[in-house]
Amino acid sequence: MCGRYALYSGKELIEKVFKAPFKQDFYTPNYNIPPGTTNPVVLLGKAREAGISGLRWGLVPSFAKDDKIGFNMINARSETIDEKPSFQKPFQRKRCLIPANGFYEWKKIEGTDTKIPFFIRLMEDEIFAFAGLFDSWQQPNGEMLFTYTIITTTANDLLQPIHERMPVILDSDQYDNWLNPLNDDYESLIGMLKPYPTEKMRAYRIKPDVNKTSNNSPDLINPVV
DNA sequence: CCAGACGTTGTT
DNA sequence: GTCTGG
DNA sequence: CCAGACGTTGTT
DNA sequence: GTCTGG
Repeated sequence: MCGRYALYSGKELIEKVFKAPFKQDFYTPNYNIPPGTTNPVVLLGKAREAGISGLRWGLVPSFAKDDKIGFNMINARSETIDEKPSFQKPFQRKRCLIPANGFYEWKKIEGTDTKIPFFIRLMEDEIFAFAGLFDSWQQPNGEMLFTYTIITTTANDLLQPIHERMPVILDSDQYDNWLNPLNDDYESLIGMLKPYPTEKMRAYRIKPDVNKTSNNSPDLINPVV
């Protein structure tokens, strides 16, 4: 799955890679992004121009009674994404990209409570995008709350020893088709939700400092020697 | 028809 | 909103 | 994901 | 144990 990630590229690089401007000036590099926080997400605006906005991680469906449901909606299974009531509509019209430099997974040691954290990134530390969905929900005060979820798939050979599931990573030539809300070729959209190639990724063990979300520094992604 | 759920992961 | 279960 | 809290009334 | 907050 994916329950923690990092985004630390410079603002200018993010805007360049995703061909989209930040809509608000809220960005700071973050090595420890947990669910429930507001982070940069790329989506198409009404004028069909892509922009980067701050959305809260943990999808709250438009029909939800309260926003607590978001704590359980940090990931969406690609296998059932066009069936689940909470994800079906967003999959059809509210797809988004979540910029990232890497993500964290915890490997459970069998028969113990021990969990060892790993950092997973692309081979040359390139910035990339998770495939995601977003939705909006009307808060009691009348304001709209925008939230997102990260789509997961089966682990590739690199991740398998660490964890059963991994987030879907898209290549840049897929961005436009994924974001376009008018794209209703759902078969080909679902076809994009595959494990990223093992040979393009790296995974290594890190210190448990990442466990605490108040820890946030480049040291978090240093390999354990 | 109305009521109630709507989710994932991991663990058992 | 939409689907499933009763 | 992990860490940390988990409660009410009334009074200051 | 379970939920909330980060």
